[in-house]
Amino acid sequence: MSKKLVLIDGHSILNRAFYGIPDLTNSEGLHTNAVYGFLNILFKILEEEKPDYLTVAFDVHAPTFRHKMFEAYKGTRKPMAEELRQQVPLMKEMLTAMGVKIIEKEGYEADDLLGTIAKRSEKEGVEVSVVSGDRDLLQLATDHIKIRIPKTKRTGTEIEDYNTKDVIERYQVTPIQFIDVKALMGDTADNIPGVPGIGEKTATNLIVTYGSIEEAYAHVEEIKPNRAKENLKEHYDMAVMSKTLATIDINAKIDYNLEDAALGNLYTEDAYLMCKRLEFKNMLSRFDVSAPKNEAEKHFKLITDMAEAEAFFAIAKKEKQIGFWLIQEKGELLGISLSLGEEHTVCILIGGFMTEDYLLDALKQIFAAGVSGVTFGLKEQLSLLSLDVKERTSVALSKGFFDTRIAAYLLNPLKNEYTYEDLAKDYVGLMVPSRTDLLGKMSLAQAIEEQSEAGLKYFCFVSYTAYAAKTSLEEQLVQTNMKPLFDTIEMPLLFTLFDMEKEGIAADKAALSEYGEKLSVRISELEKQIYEGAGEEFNINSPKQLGVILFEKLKMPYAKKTKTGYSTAADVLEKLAPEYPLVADILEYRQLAKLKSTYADGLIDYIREDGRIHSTFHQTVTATGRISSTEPNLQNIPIRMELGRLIRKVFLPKNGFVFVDADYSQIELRVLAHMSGDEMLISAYKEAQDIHRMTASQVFHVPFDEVTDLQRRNAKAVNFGIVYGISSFGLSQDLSITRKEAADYIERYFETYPGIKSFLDGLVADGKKDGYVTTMFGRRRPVPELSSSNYMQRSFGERVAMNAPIQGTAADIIKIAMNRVHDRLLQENMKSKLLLQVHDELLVEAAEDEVDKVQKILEEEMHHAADLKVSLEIDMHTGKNWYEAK
DNA sequence: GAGCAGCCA
DNA sequence: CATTCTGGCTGCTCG
Repeated sequence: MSKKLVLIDGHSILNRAFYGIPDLTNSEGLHTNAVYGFLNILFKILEEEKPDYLTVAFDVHAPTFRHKMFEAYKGTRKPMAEELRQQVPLMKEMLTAMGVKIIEKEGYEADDLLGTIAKRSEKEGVEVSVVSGDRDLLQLATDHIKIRIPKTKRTGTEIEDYNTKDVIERYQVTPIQFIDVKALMGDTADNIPGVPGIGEKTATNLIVTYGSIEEAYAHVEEIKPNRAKENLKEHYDMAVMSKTLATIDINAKIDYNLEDAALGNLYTEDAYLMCKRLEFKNMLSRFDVSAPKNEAEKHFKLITDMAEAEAFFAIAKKEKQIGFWLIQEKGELLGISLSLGEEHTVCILIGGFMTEDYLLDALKQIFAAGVSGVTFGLKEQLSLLSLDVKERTSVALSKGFFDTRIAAYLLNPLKNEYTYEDLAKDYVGLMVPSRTDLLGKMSLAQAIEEQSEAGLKYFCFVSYTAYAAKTSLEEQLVQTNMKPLFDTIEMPLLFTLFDMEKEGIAADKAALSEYGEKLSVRISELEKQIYEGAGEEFNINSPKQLGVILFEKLKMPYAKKTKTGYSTAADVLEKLAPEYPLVADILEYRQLAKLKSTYADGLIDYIREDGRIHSTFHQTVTATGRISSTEPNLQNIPIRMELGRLIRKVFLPKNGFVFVDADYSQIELRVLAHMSGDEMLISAYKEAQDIHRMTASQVFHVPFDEVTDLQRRNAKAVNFGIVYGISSFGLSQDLSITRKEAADYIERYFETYPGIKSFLDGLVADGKKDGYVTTMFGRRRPVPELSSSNYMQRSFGERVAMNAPIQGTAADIIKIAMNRVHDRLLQENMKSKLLLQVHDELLVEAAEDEVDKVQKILEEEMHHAADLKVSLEIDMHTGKNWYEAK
């Protein structure tokens, strides 16, 4: 069998890893994400290919022949980001430590080295794989040289492979001709100038027809379209130059001996130390051959025997708690894993006598025996678990379970995701492999089918990690005073949310289509008008193109810049709309296009067989404790504009039911009044219905009845601003006033309500001192930005410190109300169901004969959810769709 | 995938 | 001196 060589384009892969992975730094302050990503890609390739030889090529920052022949090429490359540049020497050090052959040579780019080595090795009968993010290398592809391009996707890293036939399939041209196509098209990223007016399509056509740039030029008079003909004539020299630039030198003058690149043991002492220094904790186990494997893994066991299963269940029933995890995919149960500790973790798969019913029944009997269930992500398992118990209230159900994911969220709500391997690291002190480490992109069904050892490990690790982390999580919840929050709000809430998701909300598909069609008609009209007004057709949805039309072609004023071009945001366009009908059309177009794509068309796709939309509510996403909603987001259905608000008419109660919608009146401001204890604001709430008018009266020293609309509007904006962690600039933007005027308002506001000022200052001071701020119910939000030396970062931290306790307390309160409303509807055997929560609003589908009772429940439970120094008031409406109920 | 835009509380 | 008010999700373009 022929030998195998893997060649890696060092800078290119480092670059890809750098942009594909969030920033990481070790405690020395070294950036490490690119090195980390590179190693991951490297290991993946090595595992797949099992090569005999390995070499990594790097560019040297010295002039190459390309610079010498083409002046403009010099200094035209984008400078490398500093955080990435620092990692190049680290990467080389790491590779050296692993004994990997590195090659670099002045006067050549990595491409040339790779090309030369690839071609030489091919001649010697070696199978070659070239790994790079750069498609230029496709020119090297042959039947024995495979070009491998890693792509980072949501599902992980996938690799596109190209031999000759794959290049032809994908680009219609041979690998060699690929250079010609590229030279015609140009490549801005690589500073390869192309021929103007020739894009991918024309370039491909020309090369498919003529075979090369030179041949195309020889037949230039035949070329169509005219534009391409003329441009090729004019820019032929440039195209030839570009071709030379893009052509990889396969005869580089280098000494390269294949045997030097023979792959030895990568897992050396030096590599281990380097990993330790860079703090690649979950790579350590890979490198440290002498390190003891975690004990639990040795005892992982697959149970296939019925008697053995029964024996395990019998033991489990006598325990205080059990770690469990339902192995599921696409809503189907594949098995369960159970853990009773380090020496006793098992996995039982569905099949034969082990039926779904049998396993679930056994598990539920364990719970019924009073054993507490510890797991990771309980809400996602409830539909399979289908707890058929008498007492279905959230409070009752939550008593028998501990969700480690929710506990981890409360202890640190700032993470982007919560995984079992992080749980193991942070709360058990154990490095365990992640799902991707174990299974890559393999599906669970596939892993089971192949009787994969890694699959078994994955299943067992989840339940074991949950079991093992619970003790520490619970201790920390107690120590941070969040145990009551966890027990009485968050754990019950997961059951409430599960029921809401399961219930869904009915949406009228036909009405939604009709609404979309009406929008389409008007959108087409507007498109036509806009093209006329602009004097040309362009993509209105492209802010880039739109900016050029408005501010360059039509020379409109108020051009404001964003990072990438002109801002075409609504607040900019609104200034122009009165004078330019075109801009007014664009604003209307934008509004309608948004309604159509996101809401009309968007929502239709989510209506299920049962005619209802089942959104997912996320409990471990926001930094402040709010819940979020996705697929679809039902927390941002239009309401401000009438046209958008009409969408709400498609949300319907089922037959014999109506909607009852209740929302808190200014809950955040009331929370502020309570938490600050400011007597003036509290008395304002006691005296007046209209708090913003009252604020205006108190701040501007005018009698309540003489407050002007403008004064009220300003006071309202300040009230909102205070909650967000006000700044004079922010307020000035919001009210379109000068910064000085805004500062003046704020000063007056704080003079009027001194308690608020001292409360907010106290939050920032405490946040600085403790590193976190807390809500009334003990929820924490860390605010590391407060100690930043960067003004912007620190200011952000200050606003967060002021806002999070207020927004978070309001979130706590409505969560309490949700659980109580949900549980009362159940306890009182009602048909009515809680369907949605929109931050300060609850929507109930109420049976017609239960409306009065539902209203009473909502009123009582929302009103009494918390005992504040001001009363919690709600506004409530009933209707036969969501539009009417608001 | 980043950036812009726009919808909500 | 800078540079700007909290928390979310989705759709679109473009490199």
